[in-house]
Amino acid sequence: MKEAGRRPDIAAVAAAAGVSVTTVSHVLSGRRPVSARTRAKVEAVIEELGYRPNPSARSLRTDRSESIALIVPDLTNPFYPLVAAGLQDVLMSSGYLLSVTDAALPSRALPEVVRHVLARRVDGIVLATYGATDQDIDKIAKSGTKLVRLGGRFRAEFGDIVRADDTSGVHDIVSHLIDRGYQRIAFLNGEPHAHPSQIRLEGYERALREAGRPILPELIHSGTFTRAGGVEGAKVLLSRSPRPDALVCANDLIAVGALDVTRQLGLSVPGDVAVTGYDDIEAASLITPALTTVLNPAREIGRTCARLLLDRLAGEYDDTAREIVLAHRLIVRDSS
Amino acid sequence: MKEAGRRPDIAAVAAAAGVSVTTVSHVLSGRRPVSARTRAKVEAVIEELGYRPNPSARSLRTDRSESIALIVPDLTNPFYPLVAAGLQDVLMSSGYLLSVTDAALPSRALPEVVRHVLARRVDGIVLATYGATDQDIDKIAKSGTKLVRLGGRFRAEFGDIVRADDTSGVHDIVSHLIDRGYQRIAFLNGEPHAHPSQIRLEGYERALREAGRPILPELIHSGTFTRAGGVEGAKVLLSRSPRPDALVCANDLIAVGALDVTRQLGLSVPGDVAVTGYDDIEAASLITPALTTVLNPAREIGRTCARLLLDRLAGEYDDTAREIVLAHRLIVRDSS
DNA sequence: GCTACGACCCAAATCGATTTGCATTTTGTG
DNA sequence: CACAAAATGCAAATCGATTTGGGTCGTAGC
Repeated sequence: MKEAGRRPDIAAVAAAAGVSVTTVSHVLSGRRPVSARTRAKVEAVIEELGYRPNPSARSLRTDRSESIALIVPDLTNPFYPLVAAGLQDVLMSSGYLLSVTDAALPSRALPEVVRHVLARRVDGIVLATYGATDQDIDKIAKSGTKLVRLGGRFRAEFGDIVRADDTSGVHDIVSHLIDRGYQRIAFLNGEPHAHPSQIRLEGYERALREAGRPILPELIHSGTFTRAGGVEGAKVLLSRSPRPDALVCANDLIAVGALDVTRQLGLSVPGDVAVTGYDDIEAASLITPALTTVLNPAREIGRTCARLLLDRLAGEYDDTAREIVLAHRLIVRDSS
Repeated sequence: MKEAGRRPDIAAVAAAAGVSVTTVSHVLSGRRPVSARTRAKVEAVIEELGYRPNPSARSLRTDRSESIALIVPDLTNPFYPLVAAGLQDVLMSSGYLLSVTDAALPSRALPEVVRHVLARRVDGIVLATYGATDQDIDKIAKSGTKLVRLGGRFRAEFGDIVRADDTSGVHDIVSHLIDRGYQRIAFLNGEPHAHPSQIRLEGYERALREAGRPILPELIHSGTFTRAGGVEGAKVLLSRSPRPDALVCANDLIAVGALDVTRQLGLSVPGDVAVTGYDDIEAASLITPALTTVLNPAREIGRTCARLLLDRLAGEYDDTAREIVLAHRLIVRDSS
């Protein structure tokens, strides 16, 4: 007799059901036919004993962990929890476990985070961080771990990409500002080498060019994708003379920081200066003035990533990489 | 010769270093002394081959997964990502992997989520959801998984608890409103049976009693801890006559929803009616009017949970359960 | 009634690490 | 210099599931 406290193993189930472990495994996996009566008996015992296969033993044998990892640059940016929620929407029902890692931890550089995650042998990775280098991505690709990225340069060997068309998004914002008659439109960017920064900046420049406006380097500032970055950058840009009359921010957090500064300087928004964001986090509609921004469908992006990953993990898709572009939408509120 | 594509196993390392697998394992775990020269040699080989122990094999043998799970009620409530970030702050450096599960998924009831997480044999669980029943908790406790809860009824056999003193927090808010001369103070609660709802309501009632005020059932409404819940509840409460002149909301999201309603009704805040929140999520300071609320130290709560869990996992603490109460702080802004 | 053929089940090898019990050096001491 | 004690290495058992190659049993066909 087994002692009570222990978790039953597959042998215990087999014994209780009067069959072999092989048979139990087969009713679990369905890889070989099992008679209806036997199956029913085994399932009853499983239920009764509360048996759950040991995931370590299973993945040791099958080389699959049934878990995927999400790596984000900043959990305090509400955009990323939404992506996580979207992933969950899809992953949960397939039994996958989602782990979330914040690469913004003071002490944790991305290469280390990637090593950490790879060491855990997850089946797939959703890389939502913009600071990834080709080496980081290459390391993931080489490990055989399925990879989906949020944005970034598209390269076949680097896996699928899901993104919104940020260039057009910023372009739409800037065009909107031009339509409204703003003259000196400045751009307040995130980390200068990050891919989203580059493509958003591109949208800014394209819109200006199309309108026949000059692109003035003194009206472009790079910092970080945070509220603090917005504060710092807005101070710089708003001290230019003549002062810009519009601040296009590369995301909503930056815009929130910029509004901190306009408030502090006593500038009226959008009277003295327009401020726009990007992402449409919930705070964008709550802040005063409500932010003009572009809706970045975070949750849907998460769901899409999950689907791509599941496709590949199921072996149903093994061709070249795909890039999926989701719709964005300009949302005009009170700040422009 | 091993083929190139394969990941090296411990035997490959041993062979390359000219020692036995036992020795390699010992330099990895340090459970038995290994000569400095041998250790250096082995470590060099590990580095060269990029060897990482297979976590499945390891946890199969050791019965430890080096991972912990966080279960939250709602990832879109910014409070919970902050808790997750706090957990990461501490867990990461100990090599633990954090998985996050949102129990608010439409199709996922808590018991199922708990089963799912337990089936993965995580070492510890941080249960941050308020809908947990005693059965849920009991199931976790029985499984031997270490448990830390965010709030809830304190019971020795149910593991440690980390919380802020919500009763006092709401009490502080209500007292503040009384001081400011508000007369008809209503309470807009979250899920009625949730523990945080009960203890926050308690703070409301205590403050009224202490001030010699009556507790009027028609001024108390329960809904959900969401913006939508706030909208719905505020509509009800603000239609009472005479109309309450203050709405104490059980969290910030509810308060945000309440402000949606006051705006819609054309009521001035705090002129016609005061609105207060709880948690101090970032949006609380951004919204207009800025919310009077109570700071709930989410990130620190997360860190504390992680520390308690690590204590127990390291076997350094095996006594009765602890309840840790973190400081809250009343933050008076413009909405009261 | 006997052979074939399925249908079903079993024993044993395997995944990759950890961990004993022993055997074999080294080191230290009188 | 010898001998005890400490340091270090090895072989083999073990964790719990998956997965083959082989049986064994029952049934269908003649």
